[in-house]
Amino acid sequence: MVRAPCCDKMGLKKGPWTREEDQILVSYINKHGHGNWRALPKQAGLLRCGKSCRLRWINYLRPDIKRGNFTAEEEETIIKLHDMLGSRWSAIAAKLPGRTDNEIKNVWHTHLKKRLQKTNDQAHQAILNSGSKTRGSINNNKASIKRSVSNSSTLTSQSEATSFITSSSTSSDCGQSVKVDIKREDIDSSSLDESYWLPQIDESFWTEAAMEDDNNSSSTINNIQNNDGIFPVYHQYPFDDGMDFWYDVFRSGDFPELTF
DNA sequence: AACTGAGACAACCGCGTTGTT
DNA sequence: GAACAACGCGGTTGTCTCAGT
Repeated sequence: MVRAPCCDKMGLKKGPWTREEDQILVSYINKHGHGNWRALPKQAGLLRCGKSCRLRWINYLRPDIKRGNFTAEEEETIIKLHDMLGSRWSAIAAKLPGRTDNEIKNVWHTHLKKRLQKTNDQAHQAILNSGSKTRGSINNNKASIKRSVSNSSTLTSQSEATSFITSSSTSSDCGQSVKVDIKREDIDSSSLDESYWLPQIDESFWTEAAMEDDNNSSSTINNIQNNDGIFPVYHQYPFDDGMDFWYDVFRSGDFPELTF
């Protein structure tokens, strides 16, 4: 593997960009485009490495960047997509026009993750407070249990969570559906078998869900039904850019780690 | 007013992937 | 197929701001 030489070894500037540098970069790209990031700074007269120029342009200077706070809808989308894809920020960003992967990543780490964690803790506490949880009382919640696709080993942020309970109540400012993860071992696991905890999903679910979404590019909610209730599952198809891969995977159903 | 800690966000770093020679 | 160059991504760090003391 060959790596580009580090900026500071070449006497290039690091740190925050000045207004003058921004102007130089913007005017150069507007005039010439950015065909070759590595050559760009030299040609534009910037003492920056190409990597830095690219990052500055993509994350800050691009004309189609949407500035300002994230809307509730955007946050909800991020949460859903993170649930599905894990930390594939660029893929998530592809579904949010005007937002960058860096920005989404920051929002996740500073806002959304904490908010979800708080909700998780509250839900967990509620269960603990309810005393020795009977099988029956858990059963009442089963209608809102979903098994997240993020059980995939690549989605490390949820790697320890083996099951999820959704709480449609609360996330403070936007009232979105919030995923609450509760470790399976926290709840009398000895007598629970897989069929008790997990919704039974017909093999045809994945293909049907994907086909259904072919007719609807916006966010949809599909319901999985089993003997005990209906389980909402979110989908965002079709994907563009890198999302196409996941779309194909889900569509084909050829994803052993997601098999129920 | 000065200090401090937390939060927010911009930027950097290292590595994997892809394209070219 | 190997070597190299460039790009793109995700994790991490640095810096700034602001509220609390």
